[in-house]
Amino acid sequence: MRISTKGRYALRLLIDIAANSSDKPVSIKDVSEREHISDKYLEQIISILNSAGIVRSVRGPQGGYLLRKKPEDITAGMILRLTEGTISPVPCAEEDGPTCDHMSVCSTYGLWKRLNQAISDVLDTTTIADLVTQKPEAGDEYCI
Amino acid sequence: MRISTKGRYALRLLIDIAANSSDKPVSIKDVSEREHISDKYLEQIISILNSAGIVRSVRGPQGGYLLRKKPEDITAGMILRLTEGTISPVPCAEEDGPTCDHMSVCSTYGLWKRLNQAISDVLDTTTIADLVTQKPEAGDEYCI
DNA sequence: CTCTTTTCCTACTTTGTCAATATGATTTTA
DNA sequence: TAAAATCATATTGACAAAGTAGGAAAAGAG
Repeated sequence: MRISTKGRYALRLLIDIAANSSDKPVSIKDVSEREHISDKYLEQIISILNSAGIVRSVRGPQGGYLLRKKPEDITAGMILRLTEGTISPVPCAEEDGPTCDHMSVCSTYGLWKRLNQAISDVLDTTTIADLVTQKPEAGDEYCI
Repeated sequence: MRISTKGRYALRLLIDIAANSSDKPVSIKDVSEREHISDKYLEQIISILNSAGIVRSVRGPQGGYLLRKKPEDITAGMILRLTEGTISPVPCAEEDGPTCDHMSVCSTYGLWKRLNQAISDVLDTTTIADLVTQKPEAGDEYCI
């Protein structure tokens, strides 16, 4: 039940941009160096966010990316759904998810729905603005 | 962020045993036919549950498996941790999880901890007994 | 005592996804 | 016009998921 590096990097990427954009665009190269993430991989990730309208790009020297929305309007759920494809733990718990071939009684459907809801509740109420300002407590300083 | 078939099958397996064990053991063959799951795959799954002390086995004709615990004492979280390895969305959110190589500031650690907690809350408060008695509403009859 | 039914054990296969890496084209500013 | 950046696509290597396969061992039925 892991969130992939792609999704985690996407969050760190946006947090980094939010934290480091004065008004000039933030380049992938800079993010890559600050966050220790492959720049080529970040390029792939940000292209998803670009075409989804989360960021906008500026080409050429001194170019980079700027947030197209306010940090408080970008939720972790939005970003993870874009990069992970879905955050639902099972297909049938998704909105418009598939139905089963044996449509009889399903004992686990309710569990998956509740699990999906609990996950969405956390991710949809956390924004990039929340994450930018959060610093871990001393002794809790981990990072992935 | 999917729960694999292994984990989902493990739950259905236990629910099926709980629902169909009068006092005689329930055979994998019967579960396989009722649940439409490969019997060979179910064998692998139940061997995990057997060595973990969730079920006990009876060999030979009329053999099969019996729950070793009461259905209300077996949580979904227990079963999924056994079969999935972990239910944490990221390594650093686990109990005794790894620390990061750059132990500086991590903006996302708090999010992962809260997500992990929300997931655990749902899975650790749902038991096999709960699932056995649950029937979906009409119109909600899906199954994976 | 032997046949059948079951669990038990281990290895293999196939398919797909993850996590990048690689290569180069395009745009824009200095 | 050279450099710095984004943009686009293809390829790779490692790993796990989801079974399949084949048989060994135990135990009850006849």
